[in-house]
Amino acid sequence: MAYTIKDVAKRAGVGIATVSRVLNESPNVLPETRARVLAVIDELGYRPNHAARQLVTAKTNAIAIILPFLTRPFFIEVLRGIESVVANSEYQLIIFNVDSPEQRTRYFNTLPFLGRTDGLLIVSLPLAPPEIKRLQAANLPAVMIDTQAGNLPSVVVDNVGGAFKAVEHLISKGHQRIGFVSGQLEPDLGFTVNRDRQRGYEAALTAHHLPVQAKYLRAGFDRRDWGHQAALELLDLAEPPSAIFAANDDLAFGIIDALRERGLKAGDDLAVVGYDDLEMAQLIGLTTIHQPMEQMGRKGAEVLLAALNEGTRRPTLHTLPVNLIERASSVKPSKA
Amino acid sequence: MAYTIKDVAKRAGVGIATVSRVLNESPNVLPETRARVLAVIDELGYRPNHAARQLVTAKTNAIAIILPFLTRPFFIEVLRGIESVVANSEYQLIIFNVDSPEQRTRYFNTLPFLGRTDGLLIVSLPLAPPEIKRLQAANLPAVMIDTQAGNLPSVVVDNVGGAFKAVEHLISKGHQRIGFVSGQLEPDLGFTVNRDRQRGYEAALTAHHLPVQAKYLRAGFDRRDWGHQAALELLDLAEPPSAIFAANDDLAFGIIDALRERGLKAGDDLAVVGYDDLEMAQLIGLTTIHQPMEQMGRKGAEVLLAALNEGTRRPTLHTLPVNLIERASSVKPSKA
DNA sequence: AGATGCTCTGAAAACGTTTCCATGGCTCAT
DNA sequence: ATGAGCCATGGAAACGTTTTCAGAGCATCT
Repeated sequence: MAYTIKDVAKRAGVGIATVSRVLNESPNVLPETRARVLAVIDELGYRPNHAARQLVTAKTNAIAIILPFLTRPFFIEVLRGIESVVANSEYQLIIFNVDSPEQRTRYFNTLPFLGRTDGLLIVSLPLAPPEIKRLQAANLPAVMIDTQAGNLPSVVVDNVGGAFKAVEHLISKGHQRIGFVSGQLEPDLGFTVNRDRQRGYEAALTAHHLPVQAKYLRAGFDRRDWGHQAALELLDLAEPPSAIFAANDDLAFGIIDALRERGLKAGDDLAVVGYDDLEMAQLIGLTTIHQPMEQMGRKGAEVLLAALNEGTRRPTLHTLPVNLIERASSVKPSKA
Repeated sequence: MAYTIKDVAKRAGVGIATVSRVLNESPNVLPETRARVLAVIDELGYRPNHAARQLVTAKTNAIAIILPFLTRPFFIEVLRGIESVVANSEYQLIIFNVDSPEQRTRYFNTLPFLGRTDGLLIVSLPLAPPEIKRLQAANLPAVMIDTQAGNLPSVVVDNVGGAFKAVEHLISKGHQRIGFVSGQLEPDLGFTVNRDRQRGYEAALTAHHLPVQAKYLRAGFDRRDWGHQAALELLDLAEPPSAIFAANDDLAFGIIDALRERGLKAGDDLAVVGYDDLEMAQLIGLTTIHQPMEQMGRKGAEVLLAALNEGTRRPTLHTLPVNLIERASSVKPSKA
């Protein structure tokens, strides 16, 4: 068996309380005594038992992160940001991946992290009111990333502002008729991205004294084939748009596909701007809005650590800025 | 404060030992008593204190995974495989990312997971003999994935054989001048992938009586832009290669980028074969070596769980096969 | 009828820490 | 010189479980 604090105490000729004091860097211990104890600790290779410490301090030194779709780049980047912050703290990171609604329900019902972690980071998953309640009842500090719930602290990106930038960029290129293709505006799970981005789209048009025209709005599904279909619909209008802003890159890919099918080229014949800046966007040359994914993770982790260390528990909302990455799909000015 | 086992016992009118027996599904408890206890547990919402349980059982129900470069698709896929297995077990997953040699040294010196986890999964990181020794001294079951050390159980893929297959494929298409672009051959962290794949490359050439020419070898960094640069260098040779084998897909993407820049097309003008079979490879039509990344993770996790549950501790070596996925980037036979 | 053995149960010990409290020695001001 | 106060220290309680041990109740066998 491993050595215990008693072994150290006996060998150093002190009481266990003194060893504990040395371990916890209490000021009230004679330098000479401290040195003796440290020497024995080193000699024995003693390591404090974590469970025992946890039992009495009621602190686990671990935080859990719950995220969906561990495989998608967005979440990876967020995870990376979180990890980079947590690695430099005294905390360890326990990871829970949620890929199915059943898993999700199971996690939030059983709260398997309860008592195993000091804090919680929830990425992207919207929470239902009873779940929020249960979480708060458990009195577990939690920070939401890329999602909001109740009055829990959140780190989000400025979807409205991002969409605004995207559309303003198109306007600056001389476009007057700008289509908007998005997924569901009121999805079951309560995501508000599409609605927010539409608001940014409308705000940009209005700010530049352009009309918001219903015929240019295409809200459907968050799938590439919807982008495809919506693009065809827009092209078939009597007065088709000269540019399309897609609420996410995947939709934009569908749009570009549709253009190609008609013998048109994104950038040359019709400007396209996406949102997300997926890896593929760079390869395809899609102008898009880049989200500071890693930074979101970092910020979320920092907020949580602050809450844990300083007891800062006031609900806060951190909105991170996004920026436009200009690529070939929107480089040419409008001919109109 | 949360309820304890005592509260449950008192309320159910039994001793704490009986509650514990119910909790641990001991057979020797009257169905009637069990029901009463369970009712109280449910009513109070009692949850056993984890630390206390850990203290007495000396079991943490957690396993740690140590991996480098959390951001790279390869490791993500492995992580995903691991997670999928661990999520269905009673274990939780603690994650340690190692990006720098200093971090690595620190981790393996302090073994911060000691006493916090029941087992260890080490991905890709090669271990030095003293580190192996320290690990074994700690008596912590460990499984290596994509790396080998001492006589610890390992799950690896056949990198030499995979590279051999890739190059042989190009040779079968009639290519004689085949470039090789890779990352560092002797990287800080001690990976051997690039070296192994180069060995496979050379072996294939030699087996088919083709010369290994230094001018066609480009070892640099494990980054896409290096693939880009290396491709340009190869194209600028007096006698450029007609095919390039990239040590990983990311490098291959860089190569394809470079070709496009020159107005060339992978597959038509120059054959390209990658390694990894990332999701993007399919989209882009890159011929590549498919590594069962997720499967590696799964297998590694399974081996570890088996070791933990059944005490299977014999050193084993699982070598997973790789196979070539032929796509557009290498479909045309060499014109030469 | 008594011994034996089985099933269910509770008291208490044990796990390895932190922390509270008491104590003894020392310094310092009076 | 003596009491007040501070510092370093050790003993012991406490944290919330699991597990050991002993015992009570009861059926079965001789």
